Amino acid sequence: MKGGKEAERTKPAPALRERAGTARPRMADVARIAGVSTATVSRALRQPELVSPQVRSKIDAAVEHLSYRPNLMAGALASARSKTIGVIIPSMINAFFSVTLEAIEEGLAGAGYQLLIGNSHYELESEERLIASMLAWSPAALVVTGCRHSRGAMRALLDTDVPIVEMWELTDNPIDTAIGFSQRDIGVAVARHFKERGAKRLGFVGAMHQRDYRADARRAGFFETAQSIGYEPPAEVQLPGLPTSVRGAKAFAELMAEHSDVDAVLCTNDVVALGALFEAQRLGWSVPDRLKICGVGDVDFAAACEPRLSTVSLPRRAIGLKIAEVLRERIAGRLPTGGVHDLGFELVRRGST
Amino acid sequence: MKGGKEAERTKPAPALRERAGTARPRMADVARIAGVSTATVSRALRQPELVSPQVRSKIDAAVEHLSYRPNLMAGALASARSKTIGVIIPSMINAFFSVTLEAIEEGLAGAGYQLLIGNSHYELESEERLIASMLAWSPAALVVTGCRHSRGAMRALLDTDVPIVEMWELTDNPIDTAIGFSQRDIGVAVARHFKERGAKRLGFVGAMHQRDYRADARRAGFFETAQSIGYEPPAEVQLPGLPTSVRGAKAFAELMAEHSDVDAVLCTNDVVALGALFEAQRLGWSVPDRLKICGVGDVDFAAACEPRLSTVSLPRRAIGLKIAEVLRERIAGRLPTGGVHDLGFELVRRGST
DNA sequence: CAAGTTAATGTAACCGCTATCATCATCGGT
DNA sequence: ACCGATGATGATAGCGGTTACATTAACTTG
Repeated sequence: MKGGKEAERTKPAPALRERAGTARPRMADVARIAGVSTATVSRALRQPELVSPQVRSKIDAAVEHLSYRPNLMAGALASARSKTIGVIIPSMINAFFSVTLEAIEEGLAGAGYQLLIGNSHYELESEERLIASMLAWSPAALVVTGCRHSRGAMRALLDTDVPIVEMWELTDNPIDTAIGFSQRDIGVAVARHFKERGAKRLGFVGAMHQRDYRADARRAGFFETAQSIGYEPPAEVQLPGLPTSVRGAKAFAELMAEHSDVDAVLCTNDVVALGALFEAQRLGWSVPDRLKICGVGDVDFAAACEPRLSTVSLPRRAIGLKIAEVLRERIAGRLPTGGVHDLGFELVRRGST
Repeated sequence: MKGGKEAERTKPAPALRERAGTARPRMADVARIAGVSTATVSRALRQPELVSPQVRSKIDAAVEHLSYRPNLMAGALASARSKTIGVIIPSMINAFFSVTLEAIEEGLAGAGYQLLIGNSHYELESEERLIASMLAWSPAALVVTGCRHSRGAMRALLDTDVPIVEMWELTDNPIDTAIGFSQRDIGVAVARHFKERGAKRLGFVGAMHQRDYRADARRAGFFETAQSIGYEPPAEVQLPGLPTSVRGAKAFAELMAEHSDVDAVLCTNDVVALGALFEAQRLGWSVPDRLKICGVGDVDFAAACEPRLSTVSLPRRAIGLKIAEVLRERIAGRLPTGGVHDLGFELVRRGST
């Protein structure tokens, strides 16, 4: 309340406008003007087919006239369900999840749903907290990333009757619905691809070994398959912290310094692979002749770089669209039970291998 | 209700668990167990200092015992304010906004706020719709991208007493608080930088001319400054659709095909610049000797590529942190009025210029 | 020690909408 | 003409908190 030079502000401080503005119209106002009860207005808004056309149009007119917007919190409280979709992702920066998020939004925002977004930072405890606070909003559905959860999180997810979707991974035992692809099989596919291309010695650049267990599943698939098809265990470097191109370049340089016989490297994702590609260029390893590099993700620049980056295309967008589809069905009451949807992935063979 | 093979599902369909589970505890339950009134419980939870230590600990114990979680919707309805921050961004995929989002989240999620996120797809009408639906949640604050809004959006923003933050841009006339930097000055700075480096003829690769008016402001600064310091108007290509590396490469190739005298190109962002860089490599234009390339954004790979990309570092994270800071003050009731915060940008001179 | 504060708690009226149940025409069938 | 359906609408009790106001106890202060 330092008052004083308010005048220049475009928008007066709350206190000043308190008495000025007319309050937001309530449903009761609409009802009064339309000459019906609030119950009818409520019906007209959510299940128009239950209201006669004449009454409906009177109500529409009143809504229009007052520019009435329902108070969502009141509705949510009364119906014990909010027009909200909770989504928990492990990182907001990772372009993978952003695309999925955007697709979910596209598929659901049109239906009037709001996305409530939480960032777990790849931490299970953090996820547990987020799940708890999101469930406190009684969302229409909750989408979590991955199928691995803390005990508390698991309990909360099983205990609620909010539809749950686990994404970006598969499991034999979904809480409700799982939509994703096999992370492990990616590693398998790349190992075989390297074999096909005649690589003699494999390498791997990973990141966040301990925290991103999905990336770890890819690694496991790669290592196991490598051995089963006759390679010795791949040479490996792990990035400290989040995967970035700069770190990728550095880690790649270390890997090659220690294991100069490596002639095919799988990078945990395309950003890291890009760093490796540039570093290879600087160090004079010719790609793909002397050295093959493969990424994961098929992000935009993978098709633009030189040589073009071989990578694994993930169904980032398809996951989001499928989630929206399933959720629409689920919320509408059809499709009472969940299931597992494997959306697959695709190895994209380009110039770098 | 197709019933039948439910047995294998981990989580029974809603209908089945209806009568089973005990209902979630309500505040009244906590009050009863602690032997106080709900008013006291409410106080203990939101303003603990108003409750005596003894009572407080009894309440804490009851909360713990029941593992009570307040129903946020009820609280929001009663107090006409929800622990929610609405954020509207023009694109979820753009890494710039993701970083800002993450910073906002870091700064506020700890305080128990949930982020409600909307994607305007660079459309003002879409933004207007989102503003309306977000305000229906009575968020604790609303963050929008940019200072340009449709008439309806403007009215809604001025009309509400929810604190508003406009980000990623500056204005003389903020609705409430603006936190960002001058987009126009970026174009100015790069034009001067090219001059400094001895460029003779400038080029520009843009995108979404019509929709992304912030990018357009950068362009305007670049063009005007170019002319005022003695260049002829820069040669220009506009990408069709969203800026990607692939399109950037293509557009760059076109630009150079038509204007082979160009020796310094500003790309609307780093992703596009990366595409251009690769294309230059393919076409045999040596960077930076024959051709200089500058991006905008300073995304991770800009420091990793070869040559390293000169670019403009934007305060992506700082914007988010500042927003969180201002909002915390604002919501706490201190700092009743808004203001404009210029967080600046930095021209990062690297190998590509 | 009476009167005025201050601190701690209780009472109860909302917040604005949803959903259940009751009401009341209207209508086809017999 | 009577009766049970059927359809449209109204009355109203919550949903689960918050908060203004009332109440009571403890504490100053002259």
